[in-house]
Amino acid sequence: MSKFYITSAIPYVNAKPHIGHAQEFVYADVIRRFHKLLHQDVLYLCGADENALKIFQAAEKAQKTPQEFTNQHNQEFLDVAKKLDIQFDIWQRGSDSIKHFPSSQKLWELCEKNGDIYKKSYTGLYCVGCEQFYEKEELNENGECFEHPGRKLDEVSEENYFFRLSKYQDFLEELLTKNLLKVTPEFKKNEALSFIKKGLQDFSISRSKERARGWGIPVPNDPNQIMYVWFDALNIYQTGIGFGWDENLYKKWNPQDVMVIGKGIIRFHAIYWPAILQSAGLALPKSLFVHGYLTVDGQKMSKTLGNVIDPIDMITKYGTDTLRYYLLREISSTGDGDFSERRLTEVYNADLANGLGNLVARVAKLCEKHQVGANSELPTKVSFSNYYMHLENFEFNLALEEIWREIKNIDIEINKDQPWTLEKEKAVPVLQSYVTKILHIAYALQPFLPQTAEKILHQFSQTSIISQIPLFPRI
RNA sequence: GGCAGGGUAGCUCAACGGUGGAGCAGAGUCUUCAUAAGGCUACGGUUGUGGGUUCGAGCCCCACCCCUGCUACCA
Repeated sequence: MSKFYITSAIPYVNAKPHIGHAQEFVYADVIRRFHKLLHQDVLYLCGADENALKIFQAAEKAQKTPQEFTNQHNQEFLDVAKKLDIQFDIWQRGSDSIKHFPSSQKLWELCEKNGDIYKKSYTGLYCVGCEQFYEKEELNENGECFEHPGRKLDEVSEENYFFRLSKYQDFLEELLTKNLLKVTPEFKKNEALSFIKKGLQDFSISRSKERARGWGIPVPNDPNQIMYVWFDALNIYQTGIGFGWDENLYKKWNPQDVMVIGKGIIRFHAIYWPAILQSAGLALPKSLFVHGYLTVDGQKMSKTLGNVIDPIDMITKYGTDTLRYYLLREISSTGDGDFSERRLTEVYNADLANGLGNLVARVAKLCEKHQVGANSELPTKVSFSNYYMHLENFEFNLALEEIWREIKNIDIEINKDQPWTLEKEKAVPVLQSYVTKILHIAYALQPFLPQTAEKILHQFSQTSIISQIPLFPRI
């Protein structure tokens, strides 16, 4: 049995998850379930990025200890996932000092041993009020930060560790050009490539302990420095599968077969991460699936606009599979999409209530009348021709489109056959052919709408099929 | 500014250089097994603008106008 290791981007856990997180989790979950359907040994890892200074500050603001603060938000992410029917096989937290700290330190040491980590002085404009560095572009016309206008920024020099990314210029270019790391969609690969071609510079990977307030993973053999995001957050992908604490487990799952990420963090996943792994002499991820962002009713989601969608609200109102269906069917997986509740109800009524739900109800009722039951084994393969291809290409909407074409075809067939006018002997074989087709639909739906698929598979595999309460009542 | 993606029906999107299609919404009609559901039919477009290449352009070339993203050591 081949293994399949999938990850989705490690979120910051400084706020409740929104609909965009839900979208990413759903994508990863569909991939996970699809590969289970292919009888692969699948592992899906996600986790929490908890060591950033922002987390520390947000906790302070909320008058909580960082641990209390992150515990709460971790739980919120896990709750949303559960309600979306998403199963993380592993949820790896960055604050896990038992596993994650040594794991990240090991990664660091491997790169250091390879000569790719060095100390350099970093000079920047530092705002004492914000306790952080700013780039010139981030400042107002007077060269002051927006939080503290009127206060001059200090030019501060600090010794930090750097990672020798420049050394991997050619390596990375080849990695992407030859699709050794396959990026979907293609134009995102080109974006990363054009970035590489402009020339890669080394990047900073540590902060002074003082500036990081001692919050984070200590740099090996230098207690005055704390790791800065990259060797910490990205390495969660490795910690969770045993890196640094269970080599056999690590060998089993590494490398990542698919990384699911949003378009904002390509550079880190297509460039930084492969370079770090290559430096450490570790196996590289095989593919990167980049999805777009969601707007809400055509507008950017933002706290100030107050249009942030809480997935829990949507699930409470419309159900898990409805939200999953909307995200998977209505939004092209690689482009930006729009979340609109009005549109969601339209799609719900058209596709789920009138389409799938009604078909299941009408066939079930006809079967009940003639005491028809399942006459064949449950499907073990999907019978739609392009289904596998679409899923391999992360074209979830196209795979679903194919299934819904079949739903429409069966409706047409029923209207033509008029089974309600037939004598029992003639009706039974006709109805049984519908049952078989519906079972195939349900089987193919498993990665997308697990609850619904399960209900249908159960209902239509009985020796005597009877009508049930509607799967999706009209709204 | 540079690079990339996009601008096609009311909405979401398709269309190897060869008569611009589908789904949803709205309209009419047939049917009753089903969740006032289903089928069928018609309606619906000067393909962002202006040029050019071509027998033929949504597609290729030029110019321009919009929208989105990237342009690093801030996630």
